Amino acid sequence: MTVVLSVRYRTQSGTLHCTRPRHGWSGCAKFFMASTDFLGPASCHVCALRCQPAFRPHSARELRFIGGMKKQHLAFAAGEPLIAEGQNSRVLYTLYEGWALRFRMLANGTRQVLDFLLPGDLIGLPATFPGGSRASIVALTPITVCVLDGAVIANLVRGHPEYADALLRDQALERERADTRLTLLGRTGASERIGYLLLELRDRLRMRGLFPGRSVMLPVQRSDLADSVGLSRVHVTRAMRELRERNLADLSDRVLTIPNAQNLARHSGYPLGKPLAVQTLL
Amino acid sequence: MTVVLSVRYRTQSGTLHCTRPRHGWSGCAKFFMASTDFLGPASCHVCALRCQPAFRPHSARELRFIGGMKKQHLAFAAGEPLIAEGQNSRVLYTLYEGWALRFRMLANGTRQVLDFLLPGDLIGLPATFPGGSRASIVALTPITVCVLDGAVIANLVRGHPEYADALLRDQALERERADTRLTLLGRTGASERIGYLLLELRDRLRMRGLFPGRSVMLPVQRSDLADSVGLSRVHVTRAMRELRERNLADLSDRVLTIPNAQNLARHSGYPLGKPLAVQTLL
DNA sequence: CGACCTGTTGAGGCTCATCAATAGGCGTGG
DNA sequence: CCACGCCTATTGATGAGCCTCAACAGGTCG
Repeated sequence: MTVVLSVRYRTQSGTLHCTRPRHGWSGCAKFFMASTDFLGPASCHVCALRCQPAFRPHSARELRFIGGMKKQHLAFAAGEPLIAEGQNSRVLYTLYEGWALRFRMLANGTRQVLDFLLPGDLIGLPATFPGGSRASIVALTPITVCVLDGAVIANLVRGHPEYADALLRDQALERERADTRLTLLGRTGASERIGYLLLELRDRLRMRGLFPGRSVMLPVQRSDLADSVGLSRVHVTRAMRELRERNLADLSDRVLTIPNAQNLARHSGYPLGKPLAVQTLL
Repeated sequence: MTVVLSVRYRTQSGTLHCTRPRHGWSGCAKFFMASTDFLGPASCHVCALRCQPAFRPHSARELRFIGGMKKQHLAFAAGEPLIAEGQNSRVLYTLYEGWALRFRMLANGTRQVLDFLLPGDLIGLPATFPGGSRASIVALTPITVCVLDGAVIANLVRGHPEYADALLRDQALERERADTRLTLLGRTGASERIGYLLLELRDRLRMRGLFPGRSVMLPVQRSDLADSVGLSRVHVTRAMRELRERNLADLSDRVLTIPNAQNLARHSGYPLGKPLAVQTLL
């Protein structure tokens, strides 16, 4: 079987085309990176993320433990892979700044985006188990991550049961979101899927203090959206035109604007106003 | 907006039709129920499921703990709900005999089947967390379940760290399967989805000793399959006809036959032969 | 036997994919 | 500086895949 990875062709006017996507976020650090430098393990106490409503508060003792498991702070360029398919890893990451993508590649060369990872999300837990994960992680923007010793889970379970409990709850929450995505793909149309995704991103960003107004910069291309909601790039464009013409959402020049979240929520079946669950920040 | 729940109509020949599905498994207990009676909490030591390769072995101490958390053994009729959407529950179930369905209802009256639950699967963990789950559980056949005190999780995390570890691994495994389903719906066609689903069911049943030969009885209707893989009932029929005509899989009179698993696996991208992960049986 | 349900098949239509063309951004090298 | 390579976004045309409606055969149960 031949796997087509990239097709190049020239149009009548002489323009050269190529189907292979690229990650073009090398120049966007200023939008997705905080300007503060990382202060080392002890800085968990003053971590800018921890005061955000997305994360449950921690005691000083808990912070000491987490700080102790923190090995270093790393930066990745946009497009750089963090974890490859099936890879086994002895470390976990906490995404600190920037966006990442969790995805799977298929034998026919197509990609399914499984999730958009935002600051505070835990990366690489499945990769610490034998067999690893069939999913890969790639940086969508320039990112920085906190590197945690993979033993953190075992130590948590042993010495910090309240943490382990919270982690299980986080996993259950993730599964709820996965169920939602499946339901969207299985039982709703194109514009509903996209609308739901945008609202979910909006709420997740809001809880992290990253969506102050009614507009926000999204480091997301049409193909990322398409691979996430199970559509083609072209059809994503069309569905977004529908949303724009109905004044529900506009994503132009990478700036997302949602004029009226209520309307978009009604259109896409998003449960707006439901209290959002907090998650554990490791 | 009018939500249509059921449509009845009469054809030219006088036949009356109705779009509302039913659960018609009341007479099938003999196929999905073991004949042995439940022996009470102490019987975890002699549980017929535990010796199956799907589940990791337990020490006598672990079994004592689990047995102590076991409150009773319950039976549900086919079609009976175990957990309703959003419901909060103080108990967990371990499915012991029979099949169950995890699903979500949408506002437009359609259903998305999230998973088929088989003997040994844990039911209701998300329902123990505040807010519950948006998914519902219903018995697909007559079933029996072991009822566990909801405090089992907290106690596990506190007193049995190796169990808590295993539970986290189970959750990660579930997420892998969820990722797979999402990828199937987003990026593959009808017959691939169905083929994959059937092979996955086959392997899960095999590891539980419930698929001895190359044929097995599946308590699954077209509409269950359809709601699971994101297709209409009618199109499931057509896709299964294709599979039958290509001699890949046959599901007639509720008996599934896979003449050659290799061929079906090649057709649907199923990773046959990959060692299957064991899970924890509570 | 009739009420009710499931499964199958055909006809027609809608949604979405694919192919193709074009405009335009961004970086690079002449 | 402009030309060019390379990429993304948008739009039109066409077709494939899947849905919906309809009809009917056959099963099960009272």
